[in-house]
Amino acid sequence: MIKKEKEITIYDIAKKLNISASTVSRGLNNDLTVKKETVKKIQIVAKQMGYRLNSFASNLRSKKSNTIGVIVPRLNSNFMADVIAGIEKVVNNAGYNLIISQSLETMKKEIINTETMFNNRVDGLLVSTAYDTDNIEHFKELIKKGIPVIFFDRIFEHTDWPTIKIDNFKASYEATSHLIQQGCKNLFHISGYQTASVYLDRFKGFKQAINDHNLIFNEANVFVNDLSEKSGEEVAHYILSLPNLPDGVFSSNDLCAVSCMQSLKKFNIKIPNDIAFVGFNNDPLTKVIEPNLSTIDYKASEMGEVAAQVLLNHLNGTNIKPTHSIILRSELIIRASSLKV
Amino acid sequence: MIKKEKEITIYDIAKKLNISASTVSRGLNNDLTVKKETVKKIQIVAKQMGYRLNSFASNLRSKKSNTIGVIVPRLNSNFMADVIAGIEKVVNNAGYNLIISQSLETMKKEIINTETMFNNRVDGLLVSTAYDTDNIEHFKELIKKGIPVIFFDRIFEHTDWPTIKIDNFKASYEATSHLIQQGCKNLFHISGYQTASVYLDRFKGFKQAINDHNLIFNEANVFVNDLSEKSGEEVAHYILSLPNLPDGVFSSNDLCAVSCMQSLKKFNIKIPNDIAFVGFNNDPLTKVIEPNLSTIDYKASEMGEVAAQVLLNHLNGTNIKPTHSIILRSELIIRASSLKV
DNA sequence: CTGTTAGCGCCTTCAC
DNA sequence: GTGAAGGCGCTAACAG
Repeated sequence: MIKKEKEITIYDIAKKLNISASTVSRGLNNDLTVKKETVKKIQIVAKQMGYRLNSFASNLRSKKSNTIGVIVPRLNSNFMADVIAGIEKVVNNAGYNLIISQSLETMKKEIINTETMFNNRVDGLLVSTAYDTDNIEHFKELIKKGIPVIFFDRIFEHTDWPTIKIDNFKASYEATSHLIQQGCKNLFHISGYQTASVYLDRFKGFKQAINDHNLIFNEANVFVNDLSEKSGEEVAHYILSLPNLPDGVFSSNDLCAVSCMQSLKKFNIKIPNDIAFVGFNNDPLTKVIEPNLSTIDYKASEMGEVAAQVLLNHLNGTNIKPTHSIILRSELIIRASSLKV
Repeated sequence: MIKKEKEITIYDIAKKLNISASTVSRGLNNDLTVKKETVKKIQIVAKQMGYRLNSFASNLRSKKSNTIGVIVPRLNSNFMADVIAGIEKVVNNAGYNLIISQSLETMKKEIINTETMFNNRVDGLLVSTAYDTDNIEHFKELIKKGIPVIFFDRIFEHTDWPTIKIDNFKASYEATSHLIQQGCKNLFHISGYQTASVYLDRFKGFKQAINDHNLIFNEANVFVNDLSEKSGEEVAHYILSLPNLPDGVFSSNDLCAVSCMQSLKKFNIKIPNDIAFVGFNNDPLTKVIEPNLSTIDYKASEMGEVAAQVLLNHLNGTNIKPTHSIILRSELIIRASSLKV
């Protein structure tokens, strides 16, 4: 089916120049022990013969793949696409390749993907875990072999490698406090599955803010779901079914918040005066929904870049392994949806 | 820096079982010529010894990389993220890996990425071209070697391999005709750079519909830009500066349309009655903007899946090479933004 | 059904 | 400064 043309090897170049293959190999790698003149000759002939490195042979010898693996829950979210874009930028610049896969929010697929990455001998792994990932046994093999596994955003704290995250507790605490300052007294929280520490931390921040402001925390005012658009509608119906309508909602992501707002608006709930809203992620949707949605902003692209850079630093050995997490900046952006009039 | 543990090879397994390495190799690949019992034994021992395939050695021998390359303009758009998700699904199922990179809309980076893919010996390439890609010389090397290069969405017609696309002319023609049926007489078009055939075709469809309905096409009523959010604002200002305010806008993507609508609303333009809008892509934004934006829907994920499947079929030789394009279905979705009251 | 042999293309000693 | 030799781990003939 596939036609092959003969590939040029270092032997072909060697023959043409009447030198040995070893010298060609050295020349192509800019080895200093080779005469400059020879290096030049080699590289010119290589180019003109259409030589290209066979990375399989090279990797086989050197036992390095020059490849970074990435595993994320889903590729098709605004946030993740930005993260990947950031990773790609850094990694590509450093001459590495990227293998990307998605767990589709299941630990099962995450495990399979990890094995594939492992078998493909990735030099390092960047991971944001699935909803139901409740342990990291599947990464142990890599870690045992000294392959860096760096978690970002949806992290799992472990002592082997640093993690890249934001302070979810603090961000959530601030968002909730802001709602309280606006006069909200009966707060509601839309949470993601709390096996993921990001959502657990956001929940904790929410609860703590309520306690610190001498309000009453009510179990019934927390709705845990997958934070999808569809779930936003369900939350809306649940909210409307409550005996006491909440006056403020803090959602763990924007998508679900926006969908919920839209549903509530259909039932003639006024936002922000009946119910104020704050979301999370600063999704482009937040600036289109009316009223515009207050949210927590943090730079997805920056997170990707930092995670990739940390990984590369380790691979190059230019970094002493820090045991601590790297915490990126996040910021509450206040828009109309949370400003009571 | 990185600690290495000894890797188990097929020789280790062979020694343990007192058989030859070739048999082990065959057994691990489920070769039918090996006794079932032996296969089982091999696989059990392999697992228990912690064996993993060295894909470099395997690839070196078999001259196959088991890797598919993907080059897209940007990763961080809703559309592209969905496409990639579709590709990943199909390709992963077939046991291939994915190398993904983005051209950031420049042909220059696209060329570099292509070379990287080439050097990494991808088995095939899936490409959506950058804005300014005006030839495909950089893919010729791959094509010469028989490596399939399959374009999707932002395609470049060539006879070597099929392309995956939608009928942009027709979709655009329908969208424009719909606006005309709503009573629009002075139509405006927001176009992407027309080096990309998708945008050229959409422009042509727009123009043709106008002519066919005996309206007058006006050069000044076409605004070519990068279809970004920011450009949407510029378009709005341009529109407001026109001597005759258009009464209908067809935009080549949703993002730009939405941004433009938001700007116009600030200047008290009523949508759809002053100006009706139709976008392109069925971005989630369309259902959040008020009024909801009419748009052309086509399944990004499906496009990714189809492109990947076509590629895989070729790699497996299960397909005779079609010389024609594969045209996926698209559909006009009518929402409030284009329904004059 | 299984073993032997050879070599994929590169890089790294070790020699000179 | 350069060459010769060997081996990374696997698989594809070929032979039995």
